[in-house]
Amino acid sequence: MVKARKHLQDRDSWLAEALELLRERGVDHVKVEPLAQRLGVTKGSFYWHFKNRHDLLRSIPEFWARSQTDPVLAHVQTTPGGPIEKMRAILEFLAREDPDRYDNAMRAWAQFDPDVAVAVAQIDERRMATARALFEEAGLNAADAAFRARLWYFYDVGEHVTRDTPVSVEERLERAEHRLKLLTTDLV
Amino acid sequence: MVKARKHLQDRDSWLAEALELLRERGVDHVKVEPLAQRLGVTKGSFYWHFKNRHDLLRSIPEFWARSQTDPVLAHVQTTPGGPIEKMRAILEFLAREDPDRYDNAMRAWAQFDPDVAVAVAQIDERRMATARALFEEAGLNAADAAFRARLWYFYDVGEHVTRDTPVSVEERLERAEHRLKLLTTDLV
DNA sequence: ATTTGTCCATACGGAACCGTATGGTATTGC
DNA sequence: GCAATACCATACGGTTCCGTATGGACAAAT
Repeated sequence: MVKARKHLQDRDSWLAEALELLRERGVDHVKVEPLAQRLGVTKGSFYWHFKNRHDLLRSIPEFWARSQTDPVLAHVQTTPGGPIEKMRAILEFLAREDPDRYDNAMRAWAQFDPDVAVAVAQIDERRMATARALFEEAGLNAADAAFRARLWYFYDVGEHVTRDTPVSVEERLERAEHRLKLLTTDLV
Repeated sequence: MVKARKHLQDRDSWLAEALELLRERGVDHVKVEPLAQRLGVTKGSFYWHFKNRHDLLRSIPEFWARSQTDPVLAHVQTTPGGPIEKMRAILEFLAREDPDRYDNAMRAWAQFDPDVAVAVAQIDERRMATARALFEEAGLNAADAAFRARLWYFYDVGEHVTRDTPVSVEERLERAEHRLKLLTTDLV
């Protein structure tokens, strides 16, 4: 038995709460004492698990990628069918799940922290590479596939960052289908 | 004569410097005392021109729209030629001037401030409306034009926010032309 | 030459954090 | 049971910033 004690926070508990606070209010509000209060403990706990505040912040990007993006890309791998069907599957997945919950906050942070910018850029690259591969699989050459993938992915980013995403799942799916059509009508 | 005195900051001086600091480090670093130091004065000056820090922050979005977006949209109005030519003119203008210098910072801020989110959304709407009108002018119906405009505008946003914009003007122009082709080949 | 208004410097109290030091309590290994 | 360890509370000094109070310098008006 391990959880008989009262609080028992581990590193990931702090990181999860930090990510949540990051999403709600931005990096500069991810502070030790308020964070401890939200977790119902004092800073004494924090400085046991982390060297200092900087140590916490530097650990967030890895935690974000591990807990948010990895599962999505894994899901794409297991989807059956051709490239178009896979794209549709991705769009439908995104339309329903909204796993980009913390993306905006991470991008906002990345604007002012080069290390975070690198981490986010790597995630962008991984996601865009997936789209690129699908367009190539659909018959486009490397350059065309790359550009089409950019158009594909940036739409997602733009829609999220402008907060112009419809709330209803139906309309999200409709838009997804529309986008798919526009970007693939001339393919296969 | 008016400028014989030493410092003489007005409201816009503070706002311009605040916008600059916002771009460099984010809202939470737009603080009264550091700002005063950058301007070479003390807070005594600040609290003469502004009620408090909140007063400053609430004034930034209007200043941003007034000094950054208004000139661009005005430029578009005066461009001659058909819709396609106008689109090309816009893209070339954006590729050379980069007037979206503060956009990322404003979007980052908008994530955590509803008032700012509204202000940015209004700017987005104004810009997207311009694109929409051009697509309609090129023969699309309202719904199709709206969607094509979204695709058009979100690409810009996505490219900026992912910081995936090429540094050389040549490549920016090349990508602009590519995008224009892909979004207008079936028109007029 | 005063007066008036504009603009800024200085000094202060208070709040919110950071990081450290130190001690307490519960759990685990022996 | 007892010591070692893991985890947390409390208390403290130091820093940075906010907002206010007050007075001084300079320009324009009279």
